Amino acid sequence: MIESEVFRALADPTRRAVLERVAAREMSVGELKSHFAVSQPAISQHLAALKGAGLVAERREGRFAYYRADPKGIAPLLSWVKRYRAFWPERIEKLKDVLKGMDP
Amino acid sequence: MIESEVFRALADPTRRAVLERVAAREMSVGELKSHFAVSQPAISQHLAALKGAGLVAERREGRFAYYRADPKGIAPLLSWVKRYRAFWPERIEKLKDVLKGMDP
DNA sequence: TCAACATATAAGTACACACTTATGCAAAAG
DNA sequence: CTTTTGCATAAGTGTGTACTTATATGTTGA
Repeated sequence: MIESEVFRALADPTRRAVLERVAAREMSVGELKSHFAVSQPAISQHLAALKGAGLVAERREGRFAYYRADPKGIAPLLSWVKRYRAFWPERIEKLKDVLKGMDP
Repeated sequence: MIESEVFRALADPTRRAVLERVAAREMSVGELKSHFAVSQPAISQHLAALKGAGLVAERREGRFAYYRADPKGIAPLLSWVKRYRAFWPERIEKLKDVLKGMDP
């Protein structure tokens, strides 16, 4: 299930931090690595997990690999929330308020 | 980190299904169990994980334990998405569209 | 051509997780 | 009181995960 992959990818704090970095701007693995206290293979493995979940995209240029966040990647997460709301008749209003707070 | 706990809780498909059940209406552990092909302890363990993440609340009545979804539980998830957007200057519009689609 | 570089993959390890069966414990039923 | 019921906890097991070091693959520059 793709939903599970997205949630699992986001469950790790390092991986979320990696995603936030490449969401700000495209970045090579090496530059990405410089921001974290883990080995280069660890970064590559996190990127592979994020890519598998559809959260990042890769651009290859010579020996460099540039990664960037893919906006469509969190769609499964948001549509799950949406479906979740469908099962939640009594409390829709409260949740609507939470969502409203997200649209400044 | 509470965000990690929420994402980890939602990463398991059985646990998401349990959450959806108790989101529809309050339910005892026994009734909940009848909808799944796992043992009663497994259900209790899933509920404990969901409760630890703040996604469900418990009401005790005699020897029965009734669980219901807690609407505030997904707030950490949504506020993470919100913060994620802040790191995402170029693609905000696309993401805004996704979020708009959630408010019918 | 070949040494340095950027990244990916392989293999190993320690720990977390999703389940199971067995047992504990309190409340209801008899 | 004793038994049954509803649920939680304990303990064990196989699988997954997040990391490491070591190595492989492809690319650039001397």
